Amino acid sequence: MSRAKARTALLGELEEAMRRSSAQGVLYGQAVANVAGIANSDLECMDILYLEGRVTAGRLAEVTGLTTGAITGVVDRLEKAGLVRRERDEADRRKVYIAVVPETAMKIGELYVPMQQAMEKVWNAYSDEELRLLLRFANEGYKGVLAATAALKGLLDTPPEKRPALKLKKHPRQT
Amino acid sequence: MSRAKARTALLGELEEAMRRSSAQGVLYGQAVANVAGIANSDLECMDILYLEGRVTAGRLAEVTGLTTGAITGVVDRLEKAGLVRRERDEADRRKVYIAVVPETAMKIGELYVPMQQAMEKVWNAYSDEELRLLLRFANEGYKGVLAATAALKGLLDTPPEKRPALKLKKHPRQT
DNA sequence: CTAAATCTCTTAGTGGCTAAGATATATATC
DNA sequence: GATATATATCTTAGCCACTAAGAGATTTAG
Repeated sequence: MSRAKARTALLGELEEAMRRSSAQGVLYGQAVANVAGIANSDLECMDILYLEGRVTAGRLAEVTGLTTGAITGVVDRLEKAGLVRRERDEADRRKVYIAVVPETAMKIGELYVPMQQAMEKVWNAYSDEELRLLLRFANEGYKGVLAATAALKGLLDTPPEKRPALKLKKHPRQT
Repeated sequence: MSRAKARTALLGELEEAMRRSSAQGVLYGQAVANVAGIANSDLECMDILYLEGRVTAGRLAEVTGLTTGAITGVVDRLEKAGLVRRERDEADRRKVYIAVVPETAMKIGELYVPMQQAMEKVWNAYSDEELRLLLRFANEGYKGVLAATAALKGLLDTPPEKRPALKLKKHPRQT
């Protein structure tokens, strides 16, 4: 096999491996939401709140891609479950900040322990230098996905004949 | 900073970076489903069919975590859209195999072009050896998430006081 | 041959989502 | 300052995918 072909094969494997693990990650999230007894979007919002801290309802809508109406429902359920609190902004009284209630939100956090432990186990096998490579890749990958999302929306306005062609991979058929 | 602390910080960064990119990946998927005009689960099933080839309705339910009733609806919609075909197994006539229709499914595949291009661009900056490291990590990560999903379900039966404690990370607060 | 198991589909009911608009507050223009 | 427009959240009506339960069809076990 030529060097170029070897690399193509490597890239193919990599793509499939990342798709698989990413898909399984989604399933883990679904399991967490299921165990926690809240809807999937609710959990996603908790995640955003965990990452960004205190955010407005509007920003939750923006980040999740849901309508503001849907967010009202999400926050209603989370508030009733005692996981978050609504806090009106005194400076701009139209705004509502959503803040997690750490004591109760902690229980959600516990559900990520199995995941953290599994990842820790994986990471332990790597040197600092290798981890830095993974970090670099994760950051660049994030930017790439972000750009792809924007490009996808642009694709809607591009006439089909001008779109870059897709090379379909053959499927492994199971008998 | 001690070497141990530096590694802890590195792991924290890595976790956050992977969460971010994974979350953005989910959003990309939503955008694809949106542009394609099909439901999110429908797209997820197309993805599974792409990876596994021809699978039974039951396995789709198993892999997606949906009920078989829901899968009936998914396949109904996909079939009406001409993306898949139902094929009864002649050996075991209870089974229904779902097979993609390549000619039409190709149109869905096109929506992944922006993502593939973005990833290609990222990957181009890495040597074969580095890509092998990423591949190894992706595969180990997949196994880890798989194990974590199983462990999470086991957590349901574990009394709370026996569960491993969670170290909550402080949130960055935005004013 | 009968009973239990397996696989998919059907039905009724539930719940989160969107779209459109209402409400409240803030900002710009005259 | 009064009016108009913009912004941020909430409300409502209707839709559609999902679950739960069970029916129908086929296979396997005893």
